[in-house]
This record gives sequence, C-alpha cells and structure tokens, in this order.
Amino acid sequence: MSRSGPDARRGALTLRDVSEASGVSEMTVSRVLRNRGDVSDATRERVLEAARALGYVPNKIAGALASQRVNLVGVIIPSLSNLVFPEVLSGISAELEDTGLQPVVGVTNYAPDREEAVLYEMLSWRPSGVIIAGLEHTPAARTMLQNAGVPVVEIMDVDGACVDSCVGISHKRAGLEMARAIVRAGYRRIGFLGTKMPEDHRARKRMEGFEAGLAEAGLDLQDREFYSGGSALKKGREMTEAMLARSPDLDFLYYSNDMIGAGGLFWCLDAGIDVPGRIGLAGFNAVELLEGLPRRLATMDSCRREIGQRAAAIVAGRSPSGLIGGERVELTPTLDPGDTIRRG
Amino acid sequence: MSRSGPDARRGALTLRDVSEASGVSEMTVSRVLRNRGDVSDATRERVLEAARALGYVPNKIAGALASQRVNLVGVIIPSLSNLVFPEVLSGISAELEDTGLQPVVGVTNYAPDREEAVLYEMLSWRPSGVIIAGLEHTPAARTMLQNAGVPVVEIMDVDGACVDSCVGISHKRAGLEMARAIVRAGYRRIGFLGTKMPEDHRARKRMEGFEAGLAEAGLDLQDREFYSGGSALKKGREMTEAMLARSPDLDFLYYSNDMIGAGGLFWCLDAGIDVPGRIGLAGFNAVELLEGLPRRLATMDSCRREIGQRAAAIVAGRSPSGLIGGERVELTPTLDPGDTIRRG
DNA sequence: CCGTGGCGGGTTATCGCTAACATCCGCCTG
DNA sequence: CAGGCGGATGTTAGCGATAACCCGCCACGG
Repeated sequence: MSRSGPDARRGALTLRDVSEASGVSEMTVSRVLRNRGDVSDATRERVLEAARALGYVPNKIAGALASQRVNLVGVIIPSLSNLVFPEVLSGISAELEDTGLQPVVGVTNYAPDREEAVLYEMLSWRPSGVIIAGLEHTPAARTMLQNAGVPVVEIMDVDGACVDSCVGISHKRAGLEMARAIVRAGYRRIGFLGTKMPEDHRARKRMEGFEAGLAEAGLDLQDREFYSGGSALKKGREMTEAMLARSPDLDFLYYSNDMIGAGGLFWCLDAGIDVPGRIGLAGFNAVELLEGLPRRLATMDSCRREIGQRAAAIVAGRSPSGLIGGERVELTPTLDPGDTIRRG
Repeated sequence: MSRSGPDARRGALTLRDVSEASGVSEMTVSRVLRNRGDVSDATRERVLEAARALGYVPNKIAGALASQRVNLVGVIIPSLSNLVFPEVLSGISAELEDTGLQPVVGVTNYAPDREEAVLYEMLSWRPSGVIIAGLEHTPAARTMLQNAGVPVVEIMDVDGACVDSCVGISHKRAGLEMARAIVRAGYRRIGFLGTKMPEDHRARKRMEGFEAGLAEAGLDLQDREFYSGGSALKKGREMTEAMLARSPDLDFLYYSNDMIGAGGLFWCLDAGIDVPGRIGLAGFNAVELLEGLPRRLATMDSCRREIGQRAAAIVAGRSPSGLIGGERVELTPTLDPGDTIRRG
C-alpha cells in the first residue's frame, strides 16, 4: 500500500520489486531465481540483472511455506566443545554439500530437557530431516521424533532401540574389545576414569562393556573416578594422581576419552612412571588433535566423520541401501594400541 | 480438502486441527500457544490439552511470515574445529538464552566465497541479526550486510572498518604487546610460526603487530614458517624442528596459536632444549584445553567468550551502551607469560 | 433503565512465495 | 488454412500463521 521505492522499509525487497524493475510477472522472476521452468534467455538476463542491481535476497520463509519444502536438516548434538561433534558435523556437511540441504545445529549440553526443547524448536521449522545424537531421549522427544514425518537418524550409538534409523558404533563392544586387548597384554589391576555417568550414556556403555570384558577373564574393575567440567587435560592429571594415590597397585588406567587420557599420560611421565611397563593407559576417540603427543596414547577410533556422512546420506535419501528409513548402520571402530599398552 | 484425521498426511498438524479438537477458533489457539492476549483459564486448559494430545508443533515458518519476526540470529564463523569458535558460540548462546533468540551457525572454512554463499542463505531466512567473524568480506557480502536491515556485528577483530558494530580485540596490538614482552625478557633472535596467511587475517595482523613491536627495538623477524591443515600439535612439532634446523641460533619462537605452540613445546622438551632458558616460546589464545601441559605455554587470552556475549547483547538490543548499532567494542587481551618466557 | 468499558473470543486480510492451471503466440503439419 | 502443439508467460489460489479489528456479554454507575 504505502510501498513506493524499492526499500520503503529497510531492505524489505520482495519478488514484486524485482518484477517491477524488470517488467515481468513475479512468477517469472521466481522461475528465473529458482532455475525452474522455461524462461527465455533474454528475460532471464533481464531479471537476474534487476535482482542483482537491487540486491534482492529471496525470502525462504515465504518460499518454504508456499512450497512445503524446507532445505534444512536439524542436527542435535550435546556439545560443540567436545571435538568429536565438530568432526561429525564436518562429515554431515560434506555429504550434504551438493544435495541442496543444509545442516542446522542445536546443542543440548547433555541435558535431556534441553534436548527436548531444542528438538521442538527445530521441528517447528519443519526440517527435511533430523540427525540427533544418542538413543536416549525423553518420552516427549521420542514421540516428536516418531511423528515428525521426516527421516530421523540417531547417531553415535547403536546399543539400543532407535526411532527410525541409526548410524554409529557399539560402545559396549568398544569397551569390551579394549578390555580384551588389555587383558591379553597381561594387565590385571585396572582402573576406570571417565565423565560423570548419567549425563553420558555412551561413556557408560563403554564402561559396562569394559567390565564385561574384564569379567570374561575373571577380573573386576579395581577403582573408578568420575569428573565433569573443566579442562579435560588437567582433570586427567588430577584424577590420575588421585586414583594412583588411592590405589597405588593399579597397572592399567582406562580413560573414557583421549583428552583426560592425555592428561593422565602427562602425569605419569612427570612422575617418572614407566609407561607402558609399570602401568598401561588407554583412551577413546582417536582425536587427531592429539597426534604429536610425546607418546601415542592407545585409543579407539570412533568413526566420527563416517557416522556424519552415513547419517546425512540417509537423510538425503541417498543411502546405498536404498531403504527409506528404518536403517541400522553399525560401524566398526579400530583399536590403535599406540605406545601405552605393552606389546605382547 | 481431503483432510480428515489429525494426520491425514503424516505429522502435518495445523492450528486448525487443534482448533477443531478443542472447539475454539484458530486465533484463540494461537493466542494460547503464544501466551498472548486474554484467554480464560478454562479455554486455555482445553487448548493446551488438545495440543498436547495431538502432539502439535507450531509451524514457525507460517508464524514468521505472518508476524514478520524471526527469532533467529545468524552466526557465521570460519570453522568449528578451531576450539576458539565453539567458545565464542557458547558466549553467544549464554547471552541469548533468555531473549527468545536463537543462534544459527554457518561455517565458511575460511573461504570468502563460501562466506558470501552462507550469508546469502542466512539472510534469506530473514534473521533478527547477524554475527559474523572478521572484518574482511567480499564486496557483495559487505553490501548484503549493509542492506540487511538488522543489527550486524563483526567479531574477533577491531583492526579495520566495520559495517555496523564490531566486538573484538586488536590483533595488531596483541602481536605488538607480545613482541614487547619478549624483547623485554631479553630475547633477540626471533622466529614466527603460523597459519598460511591469506586465509587468516587475524593471524596476519598479529604477525604485523609483532614485527612492529620488534622494530621498536630495532629487531627483525629472523625466520618464519607457515602451515595449513593437519593436526596442529604435530604440525607444531614438525615446523619447529624444521625451523631450528634451518636457523639454529633462534632464541624465541612465536606461534600463531596455542596448539602449534604446544607441539613446538613438546619438540623442544623431547630434544632436551632448555625452555625458556635457551629458547622461549609463546602462543596465542589461552585455550583452556591445554591447561595441564607439562609446562604452561606463554599465551594471550583472546576474550572469546566475552566477545560472543557482547556481540549477542548488541544483537539482542541489550547492549549496556544503549546504542542501536554502530557500536565498537575493543576488548583487551591479557598476557600470560606461563613457564616459557624467562622471568625478568 | 441505559450507556460504558473491559474481557473473551471470532473475522478478515495479509505475509511473500509457489503449484497448478490458464493464456498467448508462433510455427509446423496434413 | 484449420488444428494443434509446445514454449514462454500470466493468473489464481492457497501455504499456516498472526495483526488488527470487531462483536457479544456482563457488571457497574448515574
């Protein structure tokens, strides 16, 4: 109504403005801008020129509403500071690159109710798919996922039931295999150091698998210690010192991630402890960041990038299986003994 | 038309469905769901109940189009694997927490044309504000920012002209002050190790400032080495080895970030070099992650979290200054000499 | 008894764009 | 030369929500 110039109200350009500037209908402008339908080269040029001159940026909100299609994929992860998740994201981005889809990230800080809220917020934008870390969700979140009406991929973990599809590794098995390797190397008095459990299901499952692995050899976990927050490297040091003060006869320490493992390694080296002779160490995740430590920490690759890629492929409907939903992909982590487990 | 049950087509619930289920108009449902306007408690209950039972999730696309308001803030950063940016994000999230605004992240991989594309994509969702890393953008990107019609905050850097507001530190000054501290501590033959320059303006500015600082004392940079990609820790080792092989008489190494600095520190320690006696080291960023190293690397805090907070405050219109746009906030990094600069 | 005002809630008109269909026109075919 | 066909463009009708306005109803005061 009161619209006069291109920017009667700041930057609020619409198709209308471009249409007027180029002398064709809005529909034709829309077609040109989306490269859809037949438009003559002359018209196309004229429209593109006008759009560029005006600095027009299409309004995807209106577009999405009209077309009922949104080129967004919601990605819900617990944290960005964990290193692991950026790597997953990079796998997702890479796979989505040429699909026209775009990831949108939400962070839950490991809090189930935050997760629920983030999911609700995401779904309210009607994304084309959802990738969400973990298999554990609040009942409400699970219901939302079920009713979302779009592909849902739960990632990182396959130990449990999933809503639709899942891509990940078995953390139980990861723990189990690490335990076997440790036992095989001759260690017997073993301690566990990890994140506070209720928050981190995957770390918990690794510990459970680990204990199961020890049990096979008739062994028990001799000691355990948990932390939350703070600099992981430093925590690793502190926890290691505390644990070895308390249980000086331990001969192996299994850490729930590489960062605290590295902290532990530093402490042992500083204390002049023979690693891996007197005591062995292992972490989890194979973070690239840590390549270059004085000694290579034993660890297990968690296939993060590939998890992201496979999950994105499912959402994009280009999964090699050809399935639509209901897919379960278990990846196999590989154990890297590094320099902190005795070679048998 | 062919709509019958609540989910005639999967999950496509609308206000209409809730309205029918609760026997009031769509408008009233909308009011209840947004907590706006007067609705009797009885009606409110009935509506909420129906919405919950159906599992209704509002469609923000439609809402945003109708209300011309979008509760999203676009955040554009070069990378997520840099540690620095997740921290900035966490500052942003914290500040936005109770504003109803939500950050949406886009990653450019340090590529100007990717930045332009990401920005275009973001603006097409008509966010309430944009936070973007750096002051250097393509001309087209700059134009888009100018015409966006919403608050734009450029972060991390204040050495240059900004489109609207900016929050950051002066990297030139950071380099300058580090140089002064190093000179003051008596070092004279100094090398620089950093990221490949054209990609990273802030690292470049730090180097420039650093050289200016050396120049004050009549000194020149004796050697320099650049890298890109790979594990920073490992690169730090390799580059340090290479540089000291080439220029064995250097007595100080300034690294453009803490991770490669830490790699260098490891190399020196392994090589049995006296740090900081024979050679001094310093990095940049004060990453918390590295607390717990065998020796504390000299570094400079880059105020990442606060940058995020201040930027978010501006976008949210709660900047302490009360200004609307056009704000320039320069934060002051603090130098932490750690254990790798001689104490004077 | 009637005017007044607020509360609770409905109606109508967009928001900017796109799907689907309608239209126009030039040209080929038989 | 009529008929038809298909390429290029315009027209119409929403998408699902909200803003702005409107309308009963009841209590209350003069």
